[in-house]
Amino acid sequence: MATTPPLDSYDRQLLALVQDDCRLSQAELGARVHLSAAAVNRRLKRLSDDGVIERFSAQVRPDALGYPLTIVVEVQVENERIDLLDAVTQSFLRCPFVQQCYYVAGECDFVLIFAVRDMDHYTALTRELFYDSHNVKRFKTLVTMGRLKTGMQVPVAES
Amino acid sequence: MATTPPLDSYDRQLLALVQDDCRLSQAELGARVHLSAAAVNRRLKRLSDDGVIERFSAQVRPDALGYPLTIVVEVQVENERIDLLDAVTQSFLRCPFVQQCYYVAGECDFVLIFAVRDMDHYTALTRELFYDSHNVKRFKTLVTMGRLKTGMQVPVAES
DNA sequence: CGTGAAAATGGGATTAA
DNA sequence: TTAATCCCATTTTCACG
Repeated sequence: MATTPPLDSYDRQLLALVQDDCRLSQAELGARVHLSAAAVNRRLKRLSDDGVIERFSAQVRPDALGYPLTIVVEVQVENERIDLLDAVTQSFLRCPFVQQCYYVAGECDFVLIFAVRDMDHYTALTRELFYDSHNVKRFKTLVTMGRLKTGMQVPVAES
Repeated sequence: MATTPPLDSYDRQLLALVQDDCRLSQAELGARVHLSAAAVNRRLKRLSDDGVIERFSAQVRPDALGYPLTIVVEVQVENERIDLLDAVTQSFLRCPFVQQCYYVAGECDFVLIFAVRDMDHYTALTRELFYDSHNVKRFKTLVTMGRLKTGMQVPVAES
């Protein structure tokens, strides 16, 4: 899973298409990039085996499942000792309402993105994840009023 | 596409599975949730017709495509007049390196998440998107050192 | 990489409950 | 009405050229 894949133009075209709709048939993909279905199959298999494609997933609208509120949070920890850092990290990752978690350099240490039912729900989670942890110095809550762009569409320019 | 879908337990189970891997065959899904393949087919169709499932997509590792650096940015605008706000919004959404864009309440106005080649690349984008816009008062850059969780896995608890 | 055949899957119609 | 069974068109996938 290390170094091998120098993606060629076909790979990039396929990735662009498949990022947008991974249900296109391999024949259809082949037609669009001028390749046989078999070739498309082989490339797609290689791309997912190599981990270039992390996974094929259905993207669900969170509000359809009862989580209409997206909240961005900056978290600063008290103590950056590795084991303590690891403990908070794990508690964030375990929480199903933490949709994304980034470890960042600078004054704050984490950026989290929550999908929650409502403010009460979020408040309960802050208690659980921040106050009870005893290693969160401060956190800053940014309530979103619009998820303007959420796709993970990665640009596929030439190398 | 409005109100109809009271998701039952089967729907939620299917969504949980399909969020993680939308290439599971309908037979396989049926086996896991104790439903026939045909029933799975109908439910999945309804869920995507209703917009509960936004789309089926392949998630690509950005660094495989040459964008190893993830950067979170808080942006505060100068003037919140609706047309000016709309102009900056559009410029953010048009930028392919802006992977996510949230409109937030409070002191700052937007949170952006970039996928870029390196710091030079990011610097060039800040010039283009922030300095040249004349409506960005200030922005705060948070350089990430780890994308610890990026999935949009929506929890599927009972209603 | 492309071709073609074999295997698997998708998705509709029909029947049963 | 909803699910299970069957059936055929489509798709995937493999061996070979």
